[in-house]
Amino acid sequence: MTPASAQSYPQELWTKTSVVLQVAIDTPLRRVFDYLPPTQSQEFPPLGVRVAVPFGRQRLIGILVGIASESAVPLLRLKAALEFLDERPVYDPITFELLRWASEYYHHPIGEVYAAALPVSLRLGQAALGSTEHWSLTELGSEELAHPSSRRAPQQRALLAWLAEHPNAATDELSEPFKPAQLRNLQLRGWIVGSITEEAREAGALQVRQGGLALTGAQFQAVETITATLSSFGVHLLYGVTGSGKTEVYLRIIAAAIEAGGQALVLVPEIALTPQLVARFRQRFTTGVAVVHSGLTDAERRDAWRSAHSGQARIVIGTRSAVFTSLPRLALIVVDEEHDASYKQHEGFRYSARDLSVMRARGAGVPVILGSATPSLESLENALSGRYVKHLLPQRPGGAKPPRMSLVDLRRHAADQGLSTPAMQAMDHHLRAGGQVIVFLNRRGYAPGLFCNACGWVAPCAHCDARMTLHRRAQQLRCHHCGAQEPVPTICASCGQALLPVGQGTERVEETLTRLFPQAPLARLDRDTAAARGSIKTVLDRVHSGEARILVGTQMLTKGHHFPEVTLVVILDADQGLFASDFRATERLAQTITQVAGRAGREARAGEVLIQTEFPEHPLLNRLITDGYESFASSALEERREAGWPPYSRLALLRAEAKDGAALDSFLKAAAGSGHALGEPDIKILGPAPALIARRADHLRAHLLIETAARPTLQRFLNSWLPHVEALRGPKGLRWSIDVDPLEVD
DNA sequence: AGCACGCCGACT
DNA sequence: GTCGGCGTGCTC
Repeated sequence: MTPASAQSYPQELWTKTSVVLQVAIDTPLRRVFDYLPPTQSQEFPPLGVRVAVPFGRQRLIGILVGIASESAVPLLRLKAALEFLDERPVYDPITFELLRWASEYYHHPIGEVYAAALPVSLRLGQAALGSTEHWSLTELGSEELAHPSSRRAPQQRALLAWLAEHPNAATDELSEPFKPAQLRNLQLRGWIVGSITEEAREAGALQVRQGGLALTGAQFQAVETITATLSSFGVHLLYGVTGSGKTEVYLRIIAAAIEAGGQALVLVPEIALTPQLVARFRQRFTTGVAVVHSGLTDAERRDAWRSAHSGQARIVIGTRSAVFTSLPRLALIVVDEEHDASYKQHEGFRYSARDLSVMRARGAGVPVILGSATPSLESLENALSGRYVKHLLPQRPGGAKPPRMSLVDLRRHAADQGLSTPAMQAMDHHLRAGGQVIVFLNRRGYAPGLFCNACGWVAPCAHCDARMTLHRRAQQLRCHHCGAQEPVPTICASCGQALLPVGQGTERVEETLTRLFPQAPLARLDRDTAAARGSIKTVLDRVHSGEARILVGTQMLTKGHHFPEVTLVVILDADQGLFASDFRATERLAQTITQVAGRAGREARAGEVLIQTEFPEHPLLNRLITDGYESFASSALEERREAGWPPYSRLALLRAEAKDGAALDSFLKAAAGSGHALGEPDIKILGPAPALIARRADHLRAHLLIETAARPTLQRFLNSWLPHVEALRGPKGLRWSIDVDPLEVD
């Protein structure tokens, strides 16, 4: 430092002990940034407050995550922060710590992680606590009321009169017909003034209605056991078959947990698909339930966040990202359908909301309940090893019987458009008996391929290594991988002959079933029919009312719906999951089959489930249908152990994509090389291997798989390896990401 | 990610 | 002669 440059800085910098603010900024850069305190600040707020800082040429809002006495950056190069936006942190202390941990565990930039936990308006600087404005008349206002300056605007005068009668009324206390905008009007004229008070940080009211249902023995046992351990950390795997009453167990334990002023967090896979669960919560807890999901506007999201943060909301029900909601009085976490893949975020910050729930509960010293009729193999293994406590709910209340499952050998039976004769006969039988039928096929569209019979040409996606799916109603070919759409060609692009749709999608199954069962009204539920707003509800209403007799759909059907009159479930194609390359494919198939099967016969009538397959001798499939999910799971766990897959190993996946295949390959080879160079004996680096769909949206995709036995080894390796990967400076246009605990190894 | 700076093509 | 294309470089 030259004396000249020192001269240009305030003298205090050289004499005072320096204070350096460490700020997490919403950028993909994997570090925090150091700032000097705002020039006018006297005292330092606690960690977790928002702070406005200059960043390059921008003014950004970051999170204060540390205070240090020195910086690796020369003090002279540090800028001063502009101002603190909060007096109190915008995260509860446990979540603040959880986010730091998550950014390290998932190796995601810390600023983006802290940003992910806040509604957008708070990221942009809006007040963290809601505020209410109270209004009173000015002298000018009283004057105006006594001697109106105009005969016009009687409404304004009426409002002035009302405010004179209700001194210090709050904006939201306004009675009809007055509108908040009118207050602004009076304020502009100088007739009234407002004073702002912050919302109190108090526990909101709680009103609990008694549950009407008597508990089964198993439900009672689970409620008692978990309630006895409230206020200490523990993971409880609530393993209950579909219809065994898991929700009632949640409701009772939540009531007990929040009785003394606590808050409960309830995670669900998709709110749009589970209106019944939300309705039951609102029915039982008549106040203080906040619901957070992707359909909310940011203003609604902010309001829900505020009511949680202030303690007003006593129960927060939400999807994945709700795991970060600030809940200062957290007393219990529930993760419903814990096996569901939607708890893992697949873009950007790739966290598992289920796993973070366990970490959050541990930090908060409260129990977490993981509920499922088909628990993940990870959770089952944790229960086996004693890390989780397993609670079984084996029976359906009211004595409903589990459905009978059987396989239909597609090689032995003729099929009409994918529907075998036995399945057709069973449908006819059940429909005649007055039952409803679910037909499940995890493939939307009309047909997954458009073929030329003469030369074998298949309509390909121009941008992916994939076939186009025919959507007949929309008269389009669509690529389900990149979203490309084109008109349907009438003749083969290669030889000019006619083209033929091959294979089944839900749209085609709908057509076939309408032809085969013309007297049975049909409803279809998949992403295509659900796209229009409100249409999910319309479809579900048609089924619940009994108007629709056949319900065709994709995995949207598997999530949490109760169709009491369904007596038959037909699974058209079980084979997609049997020989897929992904090691989790059979687990997902078993969960899907069990979940769909659970839709049948939930009330008085026993259900029947038919599973069509070309491989009726497949051992895992047979294990599942003869002995049930848990038996399947123990076989599947044994296979995982032998193959060294999770939960008996830990994985991370380095994915990369680029337009230039050679650049992609050399980047991943270099990354693998620098990994090997670290000389970790317990780390296996597999690849580079092309992704299952090696080209998607004109980008070539490939990955490295990192495998090791223990979590700490994996973390240690990633910590030393990723800086090298980052330093590789891949060619322009190359994007890479790290996925810790990937759900799909592809 | 933004947002600058920075050198080469078609327009008022 | 400028407006603007996106290549590359930096952010405490």
